[in-house]
Amino acid sequence: MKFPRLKRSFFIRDTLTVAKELLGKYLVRRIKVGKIVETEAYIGPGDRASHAYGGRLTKRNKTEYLIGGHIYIYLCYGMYWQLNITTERAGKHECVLIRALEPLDEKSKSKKVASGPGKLCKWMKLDKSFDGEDLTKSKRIWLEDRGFKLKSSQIQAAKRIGIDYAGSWAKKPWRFYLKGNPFVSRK
DNA sequence: GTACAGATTGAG
DNA sequence: TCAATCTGTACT
Repeated sequence: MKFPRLKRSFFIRDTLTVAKELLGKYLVRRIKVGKIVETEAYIGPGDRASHAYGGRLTKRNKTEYLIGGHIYIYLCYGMYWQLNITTERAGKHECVLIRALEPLDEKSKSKKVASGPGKLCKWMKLDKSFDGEDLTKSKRIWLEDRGFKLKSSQIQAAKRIGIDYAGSWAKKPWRFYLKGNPFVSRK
């Protein structure tokens, strides 16, 4: 492997820090690679927008409770998968939603195949079989640091998307993306 | 067991 | 603006 994989120590830090520093990192799915350009932080159990709000633990979200560096993936609206990466320590049920990737090859770029959480998973062929996958050990998928230098001035914070039901939590600026990047999701 | 809403998307 | 389509939650 040419580039260093992100280690456990990267993921077990504060969720907002991880959400920001994931920007510019590369998600590698065997031959497919994309640079992360948009993320959102979900911080249970206080966060009403989180599936772990109030300490809820269901068959669907149990992987969200794993130690940082694991995949929590779930089906939304019955058709679209949402890729999350757990953070912090086991039992902390906090995670980062990966919302958009910038593909490496020009053909995929022109189609914006990963500009949205549902599209991203469809492109990378991610589904339930990846639930609970360990990104620090898996041979199918992992995260790499390819030397992209992230400057704080490039990080744009904004309200999270699609969670208006969460009241004041919906206003938290916990969505982060690379300023001016054309591959962030619409809206 | 039934009803309903959701961390979305692409077509109209 | 709307429907597609499945899982968890709150009812009966």
